[in-house]
Amino acid sequence: MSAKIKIKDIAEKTGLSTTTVSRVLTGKAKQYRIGKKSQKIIQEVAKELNYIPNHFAANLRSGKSNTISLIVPSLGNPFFANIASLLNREVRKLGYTLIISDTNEDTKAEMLEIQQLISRNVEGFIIIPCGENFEHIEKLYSQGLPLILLDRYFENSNLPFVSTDNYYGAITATKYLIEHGHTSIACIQGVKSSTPNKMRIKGFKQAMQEVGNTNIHVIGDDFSVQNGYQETKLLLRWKERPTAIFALSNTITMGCLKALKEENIKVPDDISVITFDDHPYLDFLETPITSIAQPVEHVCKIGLKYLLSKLNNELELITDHVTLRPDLKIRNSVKKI
Amino acid sequence: MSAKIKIKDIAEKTGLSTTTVSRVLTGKAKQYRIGKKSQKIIQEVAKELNYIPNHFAANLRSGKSNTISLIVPSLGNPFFANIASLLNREVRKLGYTLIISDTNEDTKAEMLEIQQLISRNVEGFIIIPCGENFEHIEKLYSQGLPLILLDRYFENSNLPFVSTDNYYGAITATKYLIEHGHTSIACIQGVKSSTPNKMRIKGFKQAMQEVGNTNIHVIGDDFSVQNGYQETKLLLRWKERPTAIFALSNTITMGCLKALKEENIKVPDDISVITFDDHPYLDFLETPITSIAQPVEHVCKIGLKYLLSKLNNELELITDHVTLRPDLKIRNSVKKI
DNA sequence: ATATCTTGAATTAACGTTTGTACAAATTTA
DNA sequence: TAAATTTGTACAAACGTTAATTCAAGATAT
Repeated sequence: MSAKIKIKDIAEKTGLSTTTVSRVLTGKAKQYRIGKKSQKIIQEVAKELNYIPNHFAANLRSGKSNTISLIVPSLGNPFFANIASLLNREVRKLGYTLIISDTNEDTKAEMLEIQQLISRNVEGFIIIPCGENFEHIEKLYSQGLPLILLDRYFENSNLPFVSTDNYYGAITATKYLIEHGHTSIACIQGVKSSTPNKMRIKGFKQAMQEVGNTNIHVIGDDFSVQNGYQETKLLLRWKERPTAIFALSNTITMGCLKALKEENIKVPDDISVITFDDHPYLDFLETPITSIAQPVEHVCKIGLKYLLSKLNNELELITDHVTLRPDLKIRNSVKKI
Repeated sequence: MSAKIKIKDIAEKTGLSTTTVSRVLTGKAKQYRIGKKSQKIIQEVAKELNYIPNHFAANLRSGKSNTISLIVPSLGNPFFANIASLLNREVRKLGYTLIISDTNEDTKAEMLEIQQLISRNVEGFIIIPCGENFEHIEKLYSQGLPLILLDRYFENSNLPFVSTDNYYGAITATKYLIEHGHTSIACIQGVKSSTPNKMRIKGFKQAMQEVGNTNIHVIGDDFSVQNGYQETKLLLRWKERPTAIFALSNTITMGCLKALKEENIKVPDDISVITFDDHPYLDFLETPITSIAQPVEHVCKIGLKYLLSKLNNELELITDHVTLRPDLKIRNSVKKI
């Protein structure tokens, strides 16, 4: 491995100083009135020697890391993987590097991750938090680090977020079921303490109450395939079987469908299903599942925009709590009864 | 934002030198015979002041970044997202940080990414390459940087890789179709130049030849949903419609199923389908699709193990070309005729 | 011809950490 | 008791870059 080329090498070869080389290479030539000829020769020699800047040295000196962090609960979940992919594309466009961290839905890991990232001088944090603890995030925020929560957020915290209007989404889904004649609906929820879950439950109950339906069943406690599976298995054994299931995430739905399949219950003939989160594969399922499609792309882009304006001190917002309305994507999993 | 705590602050507070503090904090206390008392007080003060090491300074001095890079073609593809999630978990366990990059199947982006990562002093590269060019990767390798290709690799290159035995997988799939009486099989391929694709095609042809079937149809040219969709739309209009489709990736299958649905062709009654790549949702499709399940987890773990042994100069292998056999996961998409 | 301004660049000192080396003090050995 | 060894720690330099400051030479104005 040949020794790495540094700015000094270029300086020596061109007969110019390291300062001049640095300024040209970081695009500050005009600002510091470097001559055209010097600029050209520096660029040429840099290319010729295949110069690659040492990020660490540059950052140490300048304090700028040009790095934004994305922390997600699980890349294995297509919903988050999609967000990661999207954000990565956008962030690169802006000349930043995105460091993606996967916490595996573990708050401990999230905290460690954040430490790691601070020591990497990350300039901004995009966080999809896991769990219910947010002290460590608030601490981060209070230290003045630009930060935005996506998708998940905390009600009793002032941390800025961009998220789906989960309340509206749940009302929409529930009303859709009600309009189709369903009165006995089982709602399989995710993590009880998470705000999106709470808002969804709130919307579900609100919609039920509006029509005077007090037959409210909220079950489950995790945004996982297993939870969806287990709860579905159980609810099929209720004395009075619900006519519809409202699953609060794509993962829950997957477990739910697995259970229904095992029990040979047909959707929508034997039971209707509606779900939060959209995904292309929902179109190709045995029965395509009607869903509340979150405006993921907008959530990402708005979140990023917010973060960048904070980064550049550009923006003073009245509020930094943004919710976007999801769409009802009608497929074929709800029967009229 | 309170000023960041540095080693110097701890040194001053404890009355010890920065050297001593550094040595304790990097776990080299024994090696340099730092006294128990000093160790203890340094640890305490570090915690008290909430010291977070400056990664950039440390790396600049030591040359160690403790970072491994993963470059994937697209996190939007669940196959790769899954790999990212898996590797992330494993890498953390080993005390390294994983930087995940998404190239969007663009070689240009891949090259830029690599530059970026070099300037971040990444210690090892795990690459799932996109496209057919590999000069930039070979250059990297020849510079002595530990590197391993996963899943995709290049036949006419000596770059180390861990991948599925695609040839075997394709033979298995094809034989399975043949055993079920199929003689007219359309194989929808991905990127022609990619080695996995080539090996799969080779296996497909080999299996057909073994039974003297010369009715070989290989169509398509991309590992994309669109390609699967378009080619399926077309093949349904052939004079003599094939009785089975062998799709060479999960994305191709998704497009294929979309086309079949639109045309109201039933699987497996009207046409049989088998696919490369497994995914949980395959179980829940209208017809669960029989697949060649790649041993993704093993590929990842072996790849990582290889990389680390290279990193630590531990291992001299005779060959660094590893292929693992995939499994046939029988579901319900192939009809006996 | 002198003063003033503009242009183009170099000097020098940081950034926060790690590392090679040096060196007292305490302890053991002869 | 003097020499040798061990123990515990400090000093100073270095990593590659950038930023503040300074300065020489040429151009322009008076």
